[in-house]
Amino acid sequence: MSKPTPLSGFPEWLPAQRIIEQRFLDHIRRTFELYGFASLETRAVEPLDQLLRKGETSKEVYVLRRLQADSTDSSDASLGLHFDLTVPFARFVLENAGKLHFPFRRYQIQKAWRGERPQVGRYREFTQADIDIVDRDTLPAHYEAELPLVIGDALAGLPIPKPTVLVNNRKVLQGFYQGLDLVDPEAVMRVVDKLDKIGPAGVTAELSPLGVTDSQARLVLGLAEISADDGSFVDDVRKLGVSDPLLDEGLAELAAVVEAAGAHSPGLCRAELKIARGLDYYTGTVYETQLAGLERYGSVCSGGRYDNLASSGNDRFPGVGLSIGVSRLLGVLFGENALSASRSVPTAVLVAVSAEEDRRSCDRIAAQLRARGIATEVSPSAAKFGKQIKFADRRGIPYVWFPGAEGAADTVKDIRSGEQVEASAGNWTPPAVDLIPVVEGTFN
RNA sequence: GUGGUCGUAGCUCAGCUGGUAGAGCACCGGGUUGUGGUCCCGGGGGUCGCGGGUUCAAGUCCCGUCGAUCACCCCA
Repeated sequence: MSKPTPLSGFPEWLPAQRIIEQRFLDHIRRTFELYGFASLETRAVEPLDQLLRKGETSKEVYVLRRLQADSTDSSDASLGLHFDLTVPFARFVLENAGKLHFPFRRYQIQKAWRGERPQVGRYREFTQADIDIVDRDTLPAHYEAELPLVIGDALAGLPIPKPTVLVNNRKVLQGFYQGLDLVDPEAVMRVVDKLDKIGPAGVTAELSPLGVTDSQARLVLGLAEISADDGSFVDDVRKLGVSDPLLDEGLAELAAVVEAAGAHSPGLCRAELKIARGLDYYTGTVYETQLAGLERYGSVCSGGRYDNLASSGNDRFPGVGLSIGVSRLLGVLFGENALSASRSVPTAVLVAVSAEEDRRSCDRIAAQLRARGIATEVSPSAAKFGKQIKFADRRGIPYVWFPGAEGAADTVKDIRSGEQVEASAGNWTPPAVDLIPVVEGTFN
């Protein structure tokens, strides 16, 4: 077999990176549960019609096909890998509505797949950590303020640059554009969203083919440039002189989210009237999250409110959700060399073996340490002690345990300081910081 | 899907107008006869992405292909 080449877009982390990822996931999970979200895991595949129900994402979906399937066999042809966790969740809610209690809040940490060309922080297979709250018939607006606070807590505990949740409301854009009599509001949103990349002149140029006049474009840009971390943006929008009932509704909702967030967690959220994105099933509040200094890598956590995603017949389950792009977050920070783990293995102690005949007693020492929660492995061979220490050093294992010879006391050596002291496996404990690998970022 | 760039050791790369495949780091061994990291010496490792073509001769030139990467599209 020739040497396998990496598959772009399907990231696989090394052990030290995986330790960091697991630490991130543990923290995120714990935060979600502190807020009362129940865990859910859905299958990897959904019927294609479910996945394509909303929006233009069709070309991104990976379709499932059996290798042996012939042209007449279409049994799996209608299955695709999910490209986010919201659509499967909406389907799950409809399917199990009778067994769930509403409002229902759940978190879901799983892989998702998108058939796009990969770039830094963009993958074809990636992990998302998603929270959603759905209710029956109507969803109180305060949930739209709560979710970014949960995310704020989840991210605040991680060694990453300061996150800012940028918030907008589709109704603001939709209403404003309606008030301006623009024919294709969706297309205008997509152009406006590129403001940072192509600048005001670029936006104006791209709006022109959409039938937007220069004076309309000025107002569109005027709206897009509004940004505030409190409710003051409402007046700025009013000054542009566009009126529409939907716009009023959106402004009120957006102001409520920003004010609530500001009261609980100052500086976390900012109304940013240029952001429009997220998938196109969003109907109200939309979120994007940037890391200070790393804005160019895009959003590491996005979401929004959707009123029509989970509905069938007379049943309606409006929801609001936010997804942390765990793979993107890690990929970007790894790329910046901004994260480190103090070791590449969980092991805190390596028990040195002086001779193979002693291995059994070394195993007993290890068992005693493990019984007290200290991750321990026994040296692979009775090599020279220098080699055994090197084995530990390579992996970042902080302690090497030397069984005492012929009745002498055991000793344990901190190989970073070189300090070696007598110890008993029945009661020795490393300092808390050495118990599990330390994950650090250059940003904290 | 469209366009640009790039494929040489595990990693970073050198290899001139074609002439027998190299360095640093990493890894292994020894100096160091059972307590590492420094230093010195030695060693293993490559169908030069793959296939074809031109040539006496191709890592080098040409064509194709695959892969990677960046941008667009879109998005976590």
